Amino acid sequence: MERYNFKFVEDKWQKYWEQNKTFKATKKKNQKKFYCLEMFPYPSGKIHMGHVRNYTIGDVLARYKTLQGYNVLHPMGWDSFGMPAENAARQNNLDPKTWTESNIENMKAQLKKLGLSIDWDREISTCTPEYYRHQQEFFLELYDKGLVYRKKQYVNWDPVDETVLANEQVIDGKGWRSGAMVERKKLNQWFFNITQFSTELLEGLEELDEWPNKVKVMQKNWIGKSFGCEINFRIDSSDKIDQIKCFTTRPDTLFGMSFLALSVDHPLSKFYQRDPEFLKFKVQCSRTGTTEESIANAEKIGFKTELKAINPLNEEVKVPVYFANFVLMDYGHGAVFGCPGHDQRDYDFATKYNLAINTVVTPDNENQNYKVKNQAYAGPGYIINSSFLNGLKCPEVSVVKAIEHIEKNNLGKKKINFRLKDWGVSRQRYWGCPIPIMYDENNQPHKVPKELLPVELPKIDKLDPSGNPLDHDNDWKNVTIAGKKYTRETDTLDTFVDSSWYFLRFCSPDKDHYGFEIEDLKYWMPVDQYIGGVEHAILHLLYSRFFMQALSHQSNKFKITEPFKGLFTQGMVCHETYKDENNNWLSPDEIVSINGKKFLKKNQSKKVITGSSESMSKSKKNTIDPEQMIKNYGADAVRLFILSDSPPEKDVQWSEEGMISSYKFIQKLWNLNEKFLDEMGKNHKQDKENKLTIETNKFVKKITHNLENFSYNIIIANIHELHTFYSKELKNSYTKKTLLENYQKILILLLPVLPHLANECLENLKLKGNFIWPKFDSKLTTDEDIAYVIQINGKKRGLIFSKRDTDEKNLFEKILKEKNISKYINEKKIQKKIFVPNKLINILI
RNA sequence: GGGCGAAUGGCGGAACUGGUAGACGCGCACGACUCAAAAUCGUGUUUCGCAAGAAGUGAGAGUUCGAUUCUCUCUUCGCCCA
Repeated sequence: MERYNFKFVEDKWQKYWEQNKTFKATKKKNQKKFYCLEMFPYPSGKIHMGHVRNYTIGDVLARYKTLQGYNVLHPMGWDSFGMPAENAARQNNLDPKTWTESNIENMKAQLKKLGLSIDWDREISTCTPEYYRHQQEFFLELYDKGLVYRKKQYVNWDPVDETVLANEQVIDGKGWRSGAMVERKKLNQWFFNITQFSTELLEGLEELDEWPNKVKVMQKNWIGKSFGCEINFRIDSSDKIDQIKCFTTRPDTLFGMSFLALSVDHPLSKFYQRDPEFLKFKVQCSRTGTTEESIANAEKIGFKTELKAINPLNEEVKVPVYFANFVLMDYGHGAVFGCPGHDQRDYDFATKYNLAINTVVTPDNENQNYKVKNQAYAGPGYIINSSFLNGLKCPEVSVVKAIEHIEKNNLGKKKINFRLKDWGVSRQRYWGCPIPIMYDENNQPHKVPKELLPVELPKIDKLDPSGNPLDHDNDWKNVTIAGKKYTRETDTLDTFVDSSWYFLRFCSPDKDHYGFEIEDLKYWMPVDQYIGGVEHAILHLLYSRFFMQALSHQSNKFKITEPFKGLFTQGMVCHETYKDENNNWLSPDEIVSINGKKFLKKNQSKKVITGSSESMSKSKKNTIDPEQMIKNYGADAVRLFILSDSPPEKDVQWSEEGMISSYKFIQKLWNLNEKFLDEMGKNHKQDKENKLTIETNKFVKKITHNLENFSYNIIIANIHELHTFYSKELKNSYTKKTLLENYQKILILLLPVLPHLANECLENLKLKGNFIWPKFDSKLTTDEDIAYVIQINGKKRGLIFSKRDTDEKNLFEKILKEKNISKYINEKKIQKKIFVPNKLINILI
């Protein structure tokens, strides 16, 4: 047998695809389209196994849909702004642009070696002025629509990276990248008004029936719609303020109130700005982060005012008013009432300041004397000690009743609140899209005129060790327009903005008058299948959905509100971890395996400790370089293996053994190809049977079904079965016609997963070009001979082979003839027979 | 603490609407080829048992002629939110 030369074959087909522009997508009005998109990569320098998995899954789908006759759009680009470029540039003393561009070149070459069916003519890169100028146009458009605004706000400030962090970038109160303790700092920031679409973003989820439920639940929780009410608390004889407005989801616990807490930024704080104690307290508060988590964990502290708030349901009760660190201005109205009995934060606060802890909910209606002890009780139950609310089921009934009462007596009103906050998009960074705003002498913002777009990033030879280079570049910063002097905005946009509309750009990558051509979008959008990691389940997907809302807002042309029709989230690629005796991580290629035990390669007397399998990461050194794998085993083998071991939505374990076995299997398929060619050369006169055609039909059915369900791991199993079957079956001489007909179908089934090998084999059959996915004949996929399962009392006792549609009577007669089965029946009386046609018979005795 | 999901051989994992549990792969064992090894090919591989057979899908219950699949309780693990 000839060895399969994967290097030659893969190189040949990759060149062929490139030269023939096989995957170039053009609008075809009369053909149904399919937009297949994988999350575009950050150009870090090299592709990793996660990319291999992501893009292989997408490629299988794109190729399958093409074979099915769809006009497929399958583009690729680069999410090329962001911090790593800046960090690398600082370390290596070069500019981020050079670093990024060389990374892109390198990664593109690597992706091409995977044999992906990508239309590279549509390649885009977010860090190019050709891309971000349109983003600047969108920014100004949103500004005109009132969806962009500037406000001073506390932000999570990372003192090491000198940048603002999003809440999710703060982990345990520390910066996700630098690990430094995050501080609260007030800065002027640009915001996208994402909360304006809270309802749309929430309700839109219901339409997305091709999204994983998990992701929809996460987004739903993130948006966090809650019902409650605003309550106006009168303040007892004060000249500062006569009432304070609070938002609460638990008005039914109002009788348990023992204090009122305000954010330090509450308007009332202006009366205390000269109080040194208050200022000291404010500084203390700034040490608490802004995430819900850090607030929950931080020690609750307060500043007591002389004010007394009156309980609107019981005017006898007057409670102290505090400023407290666990109340934030951007939730509700920056004021909450404290009910320590039934809220843990309030409980902690009350304990510290010796405030009353009243019980107004009992978990058990029988226990009317229930008292909260040691911790707050936030669970369900029945209301007690609360006048007209007593006995009501809590919270379902009691909240509704409480709101009703409050509205009726003009004490407040029903309100819906969202957890979702506006999207802060300012970043104090160089390597991002400049915000097209400039300030006049009075620090008033002005739009940069459209004809002066793009606002390009200045060339910077050397980055300062810290801070924002744009802020230091006076030549760039100061502009004069029509004789008037302005200073540019020096913040750049969050890179999540770049990725919130790139899928639109892919539809019209060359249009320079605007970010897209509406006619192109009408044809290609929405993305039919979006594929990527579940780590983007919330932010990237929510921001993209918001961006569509924003673009369609007040527009009579742009109508897309949901960008991704189908979503698939793939699992991670894992690998065993290794450590030496000094607890240092070891990489897989430092290790040698002898008799199942692992040793250090360079010193084989030293044992290696094998740890659990974890997602590949540089820090644990358990990464495998895809380029090396492709070089050693070929792209088809790598594609085969990355799909084979686990369902795509779950984590997969990389193993060298598995990889080698896939590599060997490619050779086996090549051997099968030779066998087919041999058999065809023999020119047999007549088919002895039609088993070949029957089985081919079954494989077409199975593989089609598994492709439709993303069961790609099972497809690999099917291909193995297919190989086993045909290698044996070819011994029964078939005519050239039958062989050719069937083999061609089989090879087309292999095309999505193994494009190089399958194309090469097809070419050997003198076939090239436009293949069509085979259809199966359902007459041939139903078996004529059926193995009937025979059960006695529900237990399997044997099989009986009989023709399809054998009736119960005939089958039972057969059973009695089979000693192995009839011995169980003997002379016992048969109580009942259950007969499932073409499946089984269950005899109860 | 809340929400969502998962649990099947030594391992990764199959099993369409309840109907032959363990497809396929890895690993392992044996055999063939070889002076030998690698490679390749073949056979076997849930557990207990020589066998007939019995048990068996995290644990316990329930529905059913029949449950990996449906319902309830519990345990453990994972993810998200706190």
